[in-house]
Amino acid sequence: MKEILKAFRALSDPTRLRIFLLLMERDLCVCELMFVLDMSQSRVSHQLRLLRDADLVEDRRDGRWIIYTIPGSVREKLEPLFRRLAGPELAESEVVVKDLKRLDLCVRENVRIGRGEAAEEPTA
Amino acid sequence: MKEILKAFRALSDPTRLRIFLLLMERDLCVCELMFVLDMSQSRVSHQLRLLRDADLVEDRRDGRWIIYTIPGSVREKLEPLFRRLAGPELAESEVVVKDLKRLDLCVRENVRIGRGEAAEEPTA
DNA sequence: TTATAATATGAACATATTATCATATATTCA
DNA sequence: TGAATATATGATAATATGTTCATATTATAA
Repeated sequence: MKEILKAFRALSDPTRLRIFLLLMERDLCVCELMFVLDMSQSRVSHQLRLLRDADLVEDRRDGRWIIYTIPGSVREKLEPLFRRLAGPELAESEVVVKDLKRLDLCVRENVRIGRGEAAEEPTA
Repeated sequence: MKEILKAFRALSDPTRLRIFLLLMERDLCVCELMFVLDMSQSRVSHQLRLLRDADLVEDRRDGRWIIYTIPGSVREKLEPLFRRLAGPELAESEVVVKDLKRLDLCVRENVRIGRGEAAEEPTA
């Protein structure tokens, strides 16, 4: 039961749920999450740690970045939940929609290569 | 998103998860939950309120008892989660197993009719 | 090897949550 | 009606949580 409680608790915070949903889309480093969520490094990092403590995400180093992933086992377990049960409601959520748009922007502008805030003012 | 956060948060507390799982088995009044969980009236009642605020349970009066139920819509949404995803882990959980056994006892001894603590010492 | 970028972490604070106690409400039964 | 039962609720204290700030760690690039 403890594992399930941990998972529920971890996903019961808006910041963490947003991070988790973003990671369901794509592996991301901290600075990409900072960009998408528009939050401080400390805040994102802290919440990532809590997600990791709940065994919902894993991290690996890639050069100077730390990439966060949702491991396969977790993804398999929770994907149906988010697709079928929570899917419709999440798809209607303004925050989620905004986040996904910003994630697109993040990918297009390659935030990870530039400086963390470089993409704040669209270049083109 | 708020609804989902509410649901996760509501189920992220051990007491509330236990109550919720018991209500998945059977509609129960507060005194039955007190008996099964061995918790104070105030505590059970308080957590039931939080579950109700999260729209996970409903209550109706039946004579002098207030019966708590998981409404059909919620049951349909969450049953697959608890059966398929969380099921195996929950079935292994000592607390859950104990609770279910005690629920059986509660039903057999008809706690709702007797006094709340009557069944503390097995009659037979 | 020094500067810089990316990330982690510890301390401090404000806020939220949980459990408990005492008390209030509502229903039944005598 | 009054006593007893079942439940709800408000106040309070203890604990947990989320955020921020400052600082530490690790890796890259000059």
